[in-house]
Amino acid sequence: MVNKKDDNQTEKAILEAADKVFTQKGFAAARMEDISKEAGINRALLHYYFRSKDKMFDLIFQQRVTIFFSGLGQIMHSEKPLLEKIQAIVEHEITVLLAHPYLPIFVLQELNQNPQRMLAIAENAGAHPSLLLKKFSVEVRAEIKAGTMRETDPAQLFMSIMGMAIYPFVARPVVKIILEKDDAGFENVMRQRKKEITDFIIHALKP
Amino acid sequence: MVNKKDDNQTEKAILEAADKVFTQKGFAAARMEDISKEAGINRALLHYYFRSKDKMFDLIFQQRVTIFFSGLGQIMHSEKPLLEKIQAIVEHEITVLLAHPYLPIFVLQELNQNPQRMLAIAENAGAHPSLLLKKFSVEVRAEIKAGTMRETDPAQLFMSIMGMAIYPFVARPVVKIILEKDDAGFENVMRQRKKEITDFIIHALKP
DNA sequence: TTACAGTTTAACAATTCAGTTAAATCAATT
DNA sequence: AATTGATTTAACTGAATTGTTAAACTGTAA
Repeated sequence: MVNKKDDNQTEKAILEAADKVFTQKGFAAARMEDISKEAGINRALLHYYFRSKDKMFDLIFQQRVTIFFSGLGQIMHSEKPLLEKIQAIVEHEITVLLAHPYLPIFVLQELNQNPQRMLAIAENAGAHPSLLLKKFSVEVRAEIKAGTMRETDPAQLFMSIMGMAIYPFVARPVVKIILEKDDAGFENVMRQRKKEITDFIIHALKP
Repeated sequence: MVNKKDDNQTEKAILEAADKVFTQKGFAAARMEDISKEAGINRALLHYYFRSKDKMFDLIFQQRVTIFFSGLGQIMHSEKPLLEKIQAIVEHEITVLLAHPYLPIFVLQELNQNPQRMLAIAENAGAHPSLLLKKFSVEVRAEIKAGTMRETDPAQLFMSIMGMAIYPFVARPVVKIILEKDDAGFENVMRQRKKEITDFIIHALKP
């Protein structure tokens, strides 16, 4: 049953390669040849493991979306106080995106071309995405009523948090040029950004 | 010289169609057939007007990037007081993106795949994009020194402004699902968002 | 040694797509 | 009526790409 490269090592290599190529180029521009080269094998073996380009893509895309959203869901449903929760969200997003720089542009581009995919994945995940916001909204309104937070629309706040954290990665090439940074410099700025965003939000929400 | 459809009407129709198709699908997934159908003509005429897909794309892309960045540049270099300038930026971005919803994801996706395009376009525009930030930084630091603004890194602030304004459009399908809105609802939320973001920033920057 | 799953090679079929071309048609101008 | 430029039709070429297949090879396990 087992071969020289033990067990599912090849499968793993293929998945990693597919991930890299799909994520960088998007579905339409990705070539099976690119993936096989990246994995260090030949095209025939690609189809031996995964029947078609579409099947491979579905696998990868599902995984990527999960990375992009699942951690967020856990934090959002946790029992931390609101400001700590916001801080956790920001740190989580930036940490994930430092490790997966092309993730958001890939996921969002493919979702834009095929929005109903989002619903399919959401159902698959068991919970409707709007629940994410429900609990958050309750908590925000509680703080406002308690006078510990300035009057703010929870949905707008949520978009602001996500935008501040995620957008620089989506606009990475533009940011690098405007800030005159290389990759290392960009990543430094993003690490500082964790604290920067949190402070920014805390001050913005002060009553 | 002139034909039934007077003058350059067809050329305009083609450019509009190309814009729509390229912007929605991206270069790799766009088909010349799609563009010709969208323009209400046939493929042969497409090549009669614009020699190749690449040439058409370059034209469109240049135009789109210009829409995306040029207005911003004007505002950034204007002589408004800083807070008014920030407000103008937010309102400008959201207004433009309400009219061109797919613009940012398209531009950013293509830039990610081909970052050196950014430099070419920047040179073509005559000014280095980092100049955008230079004047802004000076103004921010002046306010901080004058005690009218909380200590903040100008680059980080700039990214926050852009992120809050642009990101919801990039993540549009996700936002629509989380907020449970249709297109009209989404656009309403974005119109409200102009004021929301400005208020948010003003409070965040209070000393 | 044999058997077997993983892997390579190389060739192939089918499809899609960009781009070209020649001929016919159409509508406005002269 | 004749000319001219825009447009369509339809067929074609050539290249790229996905997917398939048969045969050979390789290393491990029984």
